[in-house]
Amino acid sequence: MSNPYPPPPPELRSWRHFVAVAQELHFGRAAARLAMTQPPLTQSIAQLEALLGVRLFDRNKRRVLLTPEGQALLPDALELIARAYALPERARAIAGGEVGRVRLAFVSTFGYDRLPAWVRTYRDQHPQVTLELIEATGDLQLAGLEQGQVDAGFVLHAPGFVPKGMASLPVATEALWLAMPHNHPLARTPAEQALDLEQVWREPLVIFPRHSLPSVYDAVFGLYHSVGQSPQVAQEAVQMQTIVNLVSAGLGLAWVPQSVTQLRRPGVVYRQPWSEPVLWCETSLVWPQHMKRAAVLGFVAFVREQLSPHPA
Amino acid sequence: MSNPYPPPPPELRSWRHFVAVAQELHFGRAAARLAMTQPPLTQSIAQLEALLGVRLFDRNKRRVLLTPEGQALLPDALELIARAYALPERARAIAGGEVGRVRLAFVSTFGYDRLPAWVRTYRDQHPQVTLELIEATGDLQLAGLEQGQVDAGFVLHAPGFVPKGMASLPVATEALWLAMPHNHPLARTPAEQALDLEQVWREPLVIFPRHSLPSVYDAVFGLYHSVGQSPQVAQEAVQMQTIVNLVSAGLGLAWVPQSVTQLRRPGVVYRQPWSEPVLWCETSLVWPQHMKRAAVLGFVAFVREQLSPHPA
DNA sequence: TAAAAATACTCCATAGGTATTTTAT
DNA sequence: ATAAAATACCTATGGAGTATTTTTA
Repeated sequence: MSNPYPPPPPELRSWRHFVAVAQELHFGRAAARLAMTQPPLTQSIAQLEALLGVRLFDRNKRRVLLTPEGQALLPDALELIARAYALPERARAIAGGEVGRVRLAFVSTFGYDRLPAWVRTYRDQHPQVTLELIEATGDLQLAGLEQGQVDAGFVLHAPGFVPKGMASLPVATEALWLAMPHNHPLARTPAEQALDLEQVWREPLVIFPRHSLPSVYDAVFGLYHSVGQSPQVAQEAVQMQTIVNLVSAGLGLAWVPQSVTQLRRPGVVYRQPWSEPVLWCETSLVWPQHMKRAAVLGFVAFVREQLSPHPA
Repeated sequence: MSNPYPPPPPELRSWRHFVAVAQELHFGRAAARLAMTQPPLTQSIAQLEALLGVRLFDRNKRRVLLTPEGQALLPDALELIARAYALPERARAIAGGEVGRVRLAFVSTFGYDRLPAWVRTYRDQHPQVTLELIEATGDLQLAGLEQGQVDAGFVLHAPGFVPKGMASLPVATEALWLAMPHNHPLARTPAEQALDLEQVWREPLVIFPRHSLPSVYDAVFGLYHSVGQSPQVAQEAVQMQTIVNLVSAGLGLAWVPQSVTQLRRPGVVYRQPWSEPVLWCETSLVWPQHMKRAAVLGFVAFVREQLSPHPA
């Protein structure tokens, strides 16, 4: 329950009239500029002065001058009017997605891929949109998306997977490769030759915890189960960098997205275990299904455009 | 000649309606707060949305929610309304002299007298008035007053003198004393004894140029002429400090306002040449006769009040 | 079925127009 | 004599009211 407002202030119209007369110092010309006639303008000014209790013009039937009070008020009135004119434009800019804020999360692996270039291009094209970048793992992103602290995120998951309540746009699909210590027997297999899978199944794994990437985790485990095996987890770690480092320390093998193979570490070699990949993962842009904010939807559209540009 | 304005923006009324609904999220309650009924409020919002081309509320017949656009606009609308409400108050404050600027000039001799205390009190009583202090000689002050760069000034002149086109408020009347080198024969006259006037008339004078203080200059010369003498000007100087320094250097005698005798200089003694003073000068506050600005008139009133305080 | 927004219409306050008067130069 | 503001009076737009319907939780 809130108190009724105090009596409303003069409408913008009155101030527009004031400004016009103040600038023209002539009721007739000011009226013309306001697309009206002189008498109602005279009345409007008189009414404004009465409402304020302040005389704004020193006028006789021949000349019009601003009083000191009028002079002092003119800048404020101009400011008010400028803001009033700016508001509708701002409204349209917000609605059009040209103004706003996008809080964009991304998994670390994507942060070194196309993201930097996209961010740059997007910022150039949408200078009035604040693009906040947040590096986070997929599960944290989803929590943030659900609770509204994040607007959209680049996440990793099994191909085709779409988190509940989210819309998604696949950005890249890559095979999973095997990362292994360079001194591991499997690493001695010639590059063109398929790996000894029987040996792979039995090696301990370094893998992300299930909660951080469930669909990929399940795909890996599903593959093992499909050949009657059960993977032995040597160590869990969230970040791909950490996983690779643990592999380099000899804790076991790891399944990693192909893009991670660009992450050179001494003591680690990456191998594609099959001629035709069997395990895949997908990076996609994810955002809340019911997202309404134009700036966010605009960002999604921007990414879509980057993926399949329409000729101009 | 100026172009006609672009189509006017929504009136404040519309934004006040928007804010009320945005805050209540209920057309009925918002209408009550606006002291109106629900149907015209619904229409008003619809009309604003149409004008903006932006939907502000996500509403069905049961619940009202702000759209993201509405949410983004709310702070701007509040700002606009706050300014609109502030303007009339500001107008009245300006008209009442509580807000504004006073550019106050003063002659150096007065800057060490009552001015500092007055300035302090005035600033305390009128925190929203900017008081700009400008030290200047009387002739420069008058030029500034005439051309509008100065609002009021403390000047020195012969008693009763009022510069043309100015209003004035006498602040202090003082006798002129004689400043003389300490080793001058006249300085040897005992303190209670009148000076040998015949000797005074013949001594060279250090005096301000006529243009800087014409009425006092004329009074001094008038006195000399009235006894059939014509003063011999040894040197002219504008600042009282300089005049006293030149006296100390032995260039001659000087007529100075009594308050200047507080300005101790080695080698200078001040003497009142008569038991009853004959030459007088007056410090007064001077401002343009047709001054309209309330802040300036308020300052004049303040000074008047300081001179003859009315009991509370 | 009940609360609340939308719709339909009615009314009148007032923004704005026309005609005229006043006044300062 | 004239330009320009003020005054008097008129008109009509649209802001606000009342009554009613529609919708959905």
